[in-house]
Amino acid sequence: MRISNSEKLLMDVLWNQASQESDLSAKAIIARLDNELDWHDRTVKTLLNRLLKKEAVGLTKQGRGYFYYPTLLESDYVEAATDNFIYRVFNGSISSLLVAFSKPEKLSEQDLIDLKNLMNKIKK
Amino acid sequence: MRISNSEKLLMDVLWNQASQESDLSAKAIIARLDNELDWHDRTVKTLLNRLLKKEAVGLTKQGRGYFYYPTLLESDYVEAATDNFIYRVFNGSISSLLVAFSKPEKLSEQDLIDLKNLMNKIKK
DNA sequence: GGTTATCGATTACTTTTGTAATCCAATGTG
DNA sequence: CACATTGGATTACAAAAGTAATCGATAACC
Repeated sequence: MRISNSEKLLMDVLWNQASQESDLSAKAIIARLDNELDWHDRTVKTLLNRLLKKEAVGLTKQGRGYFYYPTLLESDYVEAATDNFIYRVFNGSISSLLVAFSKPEKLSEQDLIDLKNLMNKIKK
Repeated sequence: MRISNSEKLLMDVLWNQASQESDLSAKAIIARLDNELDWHDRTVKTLLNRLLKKEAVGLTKQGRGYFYYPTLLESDYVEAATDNFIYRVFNGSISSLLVAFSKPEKLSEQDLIDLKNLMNKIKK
């Protein structure tokens, strides 16, 4: 299932909410996106519909309201997108990516700490 | 300058050749791609033209033949594509990428070696 | 030297993506 | 109950991307 860039921004809102309890109405989603983007609300609805059709999100009717929730897992999206990217640009080698990307200026302090921890974990 | 996925496959051929001396004719490019893809030769020519227009490749006429060569640097492409990807999917944190991607099954022996070397170099 | 084969340039058509506008049914309001 | 509002569904349209076919000039062949 292919999620476009714009669709992904919308999924972000749903994934963030998913940690809370309640699902979001279209209006609520539009409100959240409005802080970051200036999409027309019609645009958001179109994207929601495309995501519905792809079954990346679900819709429930509760009384008078409609509420959206993600069905695609964020981790699945991230993994697929990353796999795809690494294969396209780095022929599947994640370390090539790192080597290419890790000019010291590009790595934050936090990145370094995380990397170190990761290495320790991997070394077992 | 935006390079599409298909265009990138074509650039790969040119970048590989760039380490050799001579530039490639359209015919030679088509021949190389044919091993991996089943694009029609017309398709390859269209892509070459789009890349010319974007000035990602150059064209020289030598005697009776035309020869293509890359002007966009592979390293520049890779860096831009990676930056873009990391921002889109990981909000700019390369370590998030690693954490998400580095299930041990996904890392090859070579990846581990490279990662280790990288860490040593970074630690200085 | 006229005809055909080459090869880059131009044009074409479909699908996907970005970005909306219009349609229609249900609901709330006076 | 008539009318406006709300909200999802359908339709629209342009730009980018994928995939080719046609055009026109030049070069090679007989």
